[in-house]
Amino acid sequence: MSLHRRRIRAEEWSPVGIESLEDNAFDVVRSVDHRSVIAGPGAGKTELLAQRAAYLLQTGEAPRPQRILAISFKRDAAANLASRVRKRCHPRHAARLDSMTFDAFAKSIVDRFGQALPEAWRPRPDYQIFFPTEGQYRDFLGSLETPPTQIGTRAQIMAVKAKDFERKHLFGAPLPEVPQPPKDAAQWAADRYWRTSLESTRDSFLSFPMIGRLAELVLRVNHVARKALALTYSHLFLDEFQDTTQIQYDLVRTIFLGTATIVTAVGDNKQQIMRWAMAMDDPFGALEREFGAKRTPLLNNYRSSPELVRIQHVLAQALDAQAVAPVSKTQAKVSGGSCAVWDFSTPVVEAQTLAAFVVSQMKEFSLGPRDFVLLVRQRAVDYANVLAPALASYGVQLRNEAAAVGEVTLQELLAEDLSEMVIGFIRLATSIRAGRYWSECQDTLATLRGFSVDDDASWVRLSRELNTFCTDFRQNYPKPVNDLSAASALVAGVIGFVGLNAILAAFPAYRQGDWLAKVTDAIALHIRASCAMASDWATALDVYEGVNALPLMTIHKSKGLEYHTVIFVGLDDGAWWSFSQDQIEATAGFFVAFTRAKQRVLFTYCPTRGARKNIATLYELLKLAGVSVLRVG
DNA sequence: GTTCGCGCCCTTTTT
DNA sequence: GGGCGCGAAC
Repeated sequence: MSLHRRRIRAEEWSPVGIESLEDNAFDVVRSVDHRSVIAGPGAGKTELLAQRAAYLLQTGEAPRPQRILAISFKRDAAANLASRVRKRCHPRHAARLDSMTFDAFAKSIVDRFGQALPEAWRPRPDYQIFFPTEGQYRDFLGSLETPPTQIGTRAQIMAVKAKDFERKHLFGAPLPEVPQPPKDAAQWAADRYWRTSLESTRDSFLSFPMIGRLAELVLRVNHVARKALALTYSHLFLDEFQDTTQIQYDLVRTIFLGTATIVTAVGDNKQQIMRWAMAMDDPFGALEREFGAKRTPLLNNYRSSPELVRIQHVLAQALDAQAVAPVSKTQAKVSGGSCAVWDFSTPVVEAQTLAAFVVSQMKEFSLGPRDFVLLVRQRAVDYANVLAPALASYGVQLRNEAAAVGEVTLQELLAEDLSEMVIGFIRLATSIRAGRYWSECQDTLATLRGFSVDDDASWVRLSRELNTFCTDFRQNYPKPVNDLSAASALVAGVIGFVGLNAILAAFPAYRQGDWLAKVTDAIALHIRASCAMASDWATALDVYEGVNALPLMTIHKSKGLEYHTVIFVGLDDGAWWSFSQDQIEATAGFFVAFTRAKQRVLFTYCPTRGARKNIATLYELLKLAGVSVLRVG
């Protein structure tokens, strides 16, 4: 189907760019009521939303000038949905989808309407963003003076746990229009926290949970703004809905409950692994009760082989007795068992065996290192220290996604716009056939400097500038750099060429605090480290981006990703110490890890890291599914 | 200097 | 649950 600009009749519309949708998915795509879509791993949740957007935009079900608002948690998820819709729709249609994160949405509300907040809640217009840690909450509580005697004592304040302070006292309920006199010591402390943040003599400092609460309040009191938003958006998509916090849910409810906006929430209650970070207990239940959303399950699994889907269902039933068995839509491609537990005597033997296994599998099935993932429960660096040397001895580079690069993690660094831009310009300057990078860099520059497609003179000038940049770069850095100061100078050179002000204007995050400095330093550090492992620029940049490295990460970081083979290292009581504290959430983590795999899942166990007594139920589930435990080394 | 006991941290996104 | 840092006690 071509990217129509003209309207298609609803009954003539068919899915764009994919063969078919399962019946329930097609039903959701065309639905005219609120839906809560419970969809297991690999069911195509993002694709469903992309198809629904295409349907609504192309058939005029979401008529101009109305728009679709799609809210995700992570930036990459928001960007991913937007790009899928752009691929499937005419640009005029795709432009009517606003795909953003919850935090970006809340911030946009505070930035537009925040000055209309009741005076007691009004932040300064130039407020700064900050990211509070538990330690900072503790420090704040410790720094408070003694509360008035009729309210409480200092000892009562010191007894408040940082997590409870955040969860219950600061953000537990929507803000009252008029601040209420505190009734106990914890409430008094929370009130002081809000006052300090809003009224500090120089700047306001707001965290995203604060921004979420303020956004809800301003729309609750400002009927005109609220109505305008509800009228703007004929449809609302909520992605990864199982992770919704009360703050986010309250904001959505205040704006959209009782309006004509149709809500489609998509997620998987069996993958709820963020409850400890303020996710609601049962957001789907709330949506169904309050909005009257109709529950619609998706039943296909487009990711995993039939054998893995069968085992997944055994795990799923432990999390949700009502879970319906999904149908695998892919085929098994590996020989031997799809799943096993491998027992080892020591972590060193384990590392050697895994390295040899990965290398032999890459050969047998023509796979690359990125088709595998090493998953751990926590403290990835401890595992990396043992695994990296073993893999290196087989010529495989390990890439610890959580590794610190200066003050950011590798994963954060590679997702940063600035990092992507710097690497793009180096690739342009140092590639022999640079065609692809040429147009990418040209587009980046044109967007940053804000000139239009038909401004020919500017484009000509820009091409000349780019040429000069490349010539200079090749002269200054003919080979990968070999010290940190050269790497720093190189990064500064690229930023200078692009224009610092243009970067600051385009990416507001770099205007806040010292984030720009941290990212800039990290880029230089990582360029330096990558160059040390390469003799030419192309290889150095591949090392930088880790294109030929085997990823190692925690379960949490792996959510939403998929791999041919998942190797979970450390199925033991040590790594799963929190298992007995919240069995459901821990089992959900186990489920997330398992369901990343398309073809094979291996678990490893080593007695030096702990017993398997507390997590016996996990082993029983595997046994129930027919997975065997093998003594390997 | 060393040893002991206590408290803290593990799993995270977001402009 | 286990490892680590920190301060007190020896």
